[in-house]
Amino acid sequence: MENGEDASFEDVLAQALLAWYERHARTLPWRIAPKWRRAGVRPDPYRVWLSEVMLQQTTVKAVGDYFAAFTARWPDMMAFAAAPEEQVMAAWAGLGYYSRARNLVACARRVAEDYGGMMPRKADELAKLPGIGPYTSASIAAIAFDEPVPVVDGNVERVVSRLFAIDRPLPQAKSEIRETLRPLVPQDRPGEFAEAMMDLGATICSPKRPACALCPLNMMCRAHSEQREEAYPVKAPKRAKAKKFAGAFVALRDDGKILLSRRPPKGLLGGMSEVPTGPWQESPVTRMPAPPLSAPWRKITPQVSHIFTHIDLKVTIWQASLLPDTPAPEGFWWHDLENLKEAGLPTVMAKIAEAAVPGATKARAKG
DNA sequence: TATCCGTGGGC
DNA sequence: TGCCCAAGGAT
Repeated sequence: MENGEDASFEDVLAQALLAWYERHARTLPWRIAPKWRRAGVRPDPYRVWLSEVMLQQTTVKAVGDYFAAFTARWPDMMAFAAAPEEQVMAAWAGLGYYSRARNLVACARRVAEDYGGMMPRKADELAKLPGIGPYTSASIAAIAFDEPVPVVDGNVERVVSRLFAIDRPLPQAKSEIRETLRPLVPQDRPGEFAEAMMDLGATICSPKRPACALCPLNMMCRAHSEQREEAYPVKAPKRAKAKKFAGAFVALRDDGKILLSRRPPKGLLGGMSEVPTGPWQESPVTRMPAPPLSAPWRKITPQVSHIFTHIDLKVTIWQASLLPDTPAPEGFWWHDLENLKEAGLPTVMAKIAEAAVPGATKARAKG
């Protein structure tokens, strides 16, 4: 541009987007505002990493309180690396995709040991760390360290597939989208460009009824010119959910405690605490499964229904009262009902406890 | 490459 | 009500 040549399509697009971003950037707790970024201020890589992992398949609104709680409790990478895994899992309870929490701990400890607590600066190095894949490695490298790499999340997939009317369905189109985006990334402001693309997708280029009239790229958008915005991105059809059934055991000791256990480290709700359950099966539960301890079990109503990403689960609940001196079987423990929130139960388990003991999962005043 | 892995909100 | 969707990663 400076030498008088016509600006390239890539430059025009990036400049239009960045100009829009300077006016319309979302204000987020882990982000540095455009005016400060341009003054050379960079976000804290620890906060960028934590936020990016929390935001995987999770809305900004859902992340809000968790990010505040995590950063208050563990203000930097070294503090987080020293946190017991169980405490992190419990603090994560309710956010979902619990392997993220386990990988977060593993990643922090790796950074502490192998990098002296300093996050590596390059995307290809970041991608070797637990819980950091193609998206997160690129986003940390671009946003925290201004490496000019294409950052492709769900927002960017939508924006790019519309801009260029990419007909190949996702997820096969991922690499095509990344390579289409690569030459658009401005070498001097890759971090803001990544944030701007995501903000555009989140606020203007929405899945339904995009606000094309407000879009800084509308004159360059092929989907818009064809009035086929909502046809993109094309997605492969998804499979039906499996139906599953399980029995659960709410053992209540007369001194106000409930019996809990811990799920296996991997798989569904891996590593999380739980209300003891029988096997998860494909046919409705007709008979009581083997209980964790001998007691006068009584089936209670109603059932609990819970929908996971790929499983539609129905839980039948048995309940029993036990004497205060009843010991917990091996691998189980008694947890104070008054402090059930601190047990870190995933949502389906909180629902089960709530069905048996209404109010149990709310913070309750003593007495 | 396809499948597994949560949750809550929008329409 | 049912389906879609949200800053994906691991295997």
